[in-house]
Amino acid sequence: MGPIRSTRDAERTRAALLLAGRSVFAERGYEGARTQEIADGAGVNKAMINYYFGGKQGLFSAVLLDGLSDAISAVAPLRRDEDPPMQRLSTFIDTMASFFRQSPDVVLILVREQMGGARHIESEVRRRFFDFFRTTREILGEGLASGRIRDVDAHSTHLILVGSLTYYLLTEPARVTYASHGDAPGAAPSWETHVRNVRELFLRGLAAERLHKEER
Amino acid sequence: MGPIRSTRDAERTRAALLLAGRSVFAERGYEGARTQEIADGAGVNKAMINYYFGGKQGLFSAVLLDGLSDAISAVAPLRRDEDPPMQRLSTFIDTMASFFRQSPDVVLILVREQMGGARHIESEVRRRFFDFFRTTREILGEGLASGRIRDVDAHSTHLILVGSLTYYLLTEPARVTYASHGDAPGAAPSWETHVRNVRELFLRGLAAERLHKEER
DNA sequence: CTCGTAACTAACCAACTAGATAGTTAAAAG
DNA sequence: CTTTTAACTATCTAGTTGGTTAGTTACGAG
Repeated sequence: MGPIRSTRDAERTRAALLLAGRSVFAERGYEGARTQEIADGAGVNKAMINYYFGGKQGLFSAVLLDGLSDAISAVAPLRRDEDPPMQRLSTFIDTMASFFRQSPDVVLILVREQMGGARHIESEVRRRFFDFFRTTREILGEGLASGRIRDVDAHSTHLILVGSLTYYLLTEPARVTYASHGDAPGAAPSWETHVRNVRELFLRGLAAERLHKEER
Repeated sequence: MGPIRSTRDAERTRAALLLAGRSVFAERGYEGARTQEIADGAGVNKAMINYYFGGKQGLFSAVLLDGLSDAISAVAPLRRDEDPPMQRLSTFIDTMASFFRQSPDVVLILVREQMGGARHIESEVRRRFFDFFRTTREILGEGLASGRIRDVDAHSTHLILVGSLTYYLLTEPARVTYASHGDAPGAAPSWETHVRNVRELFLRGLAAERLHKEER
């Protein structure tokens, strides 16, 4: 397995800072994040942030780029599917859900970025982002053509889908706080329950009304 | 019309600070907001924040309470309503939507706070916040009892509803940026279109399946 | 072995920020 | 007019933060 803890390892230090930074930036936001807290979280001297990333801003950009590469590879396999629309929709939701669950901190950072006008998101990343939406639009278009999905605004529907999943994650830190203070409004649903609920709402809510009971 | 600018006016100063605070907190977050910027925005001396609100934290709570009071008073009459569940649900969505559109900054502040564990939100604000969820749960419970709404997880469904509306608002700054860069993925739907889409998805997606076509 | 350098540390600092405070003034009360 | 006080300002301060820097140590090349 090699040495568990060597005294010096540039790559390990870099990775530790990226990981700690992802967590702290997601929780506190850029301004709220303290470089000392990130360094402590990484088990590294604060000066290493400057040494490797040129400062707080540089680390933030690096965290964002690093986190987004996961997202991009997660979305890649989505568009080759040729299942019927409802099946594709279901698969799409599950794929998104699994990425969201896998990298919640990246989602939180992206939410903050979008609230701030997405100033630090570069165009390549942006392009990939739009692929999410294009997939939704494609599925909905197919479903409309084949009479399985009713006529809805694709952009709006996409926002509902992503928003439903995102909102669960962004409220999670608050739920933890509420629970620890004992004034929670009831137990929260699990992620799996939530995703199932989202999927069910979409499948039922988007289905075209049957004119007769002609479907086989 | 009275004097447009009197030299001293406690109420006007308070209101100006609340308004400026709402805007700056929404844009920068609690940590990112500078009391000096808020004071400047209100055209008032920085010390007035301490004088009237006891400090940054006090102003923040006041901004939140002020912003939520509109929402609460708007939602309050919904609970004695005796319309059928589906009608109540529809009204609830419209009421939330109109508050969201009217006070988007309050929504953004709440999103930021929840991502950070709601550490700046005091219990009074928290209590009021839960009223939203209680209303959803009440409507769904009624609907289930009367057989009009299928059995769904109330908490999860509430998150979907609020998340759908919230996500539209929090992505708005990003859409502005995308549009100005010319690489938008198509025109965004209007708020009204989005709300109509949300309402329709919920009404269809939550409806209990009719066992026969016995409904009158 | 020894030397150069990348990796790392501890201490420091300039800049900034929320809040305090002492003093000033408008305006209401009598 | 005088008094009182709420409303307001200019200035200061204690504490924090991101970043710098001089110095130290591990490590690989030759």
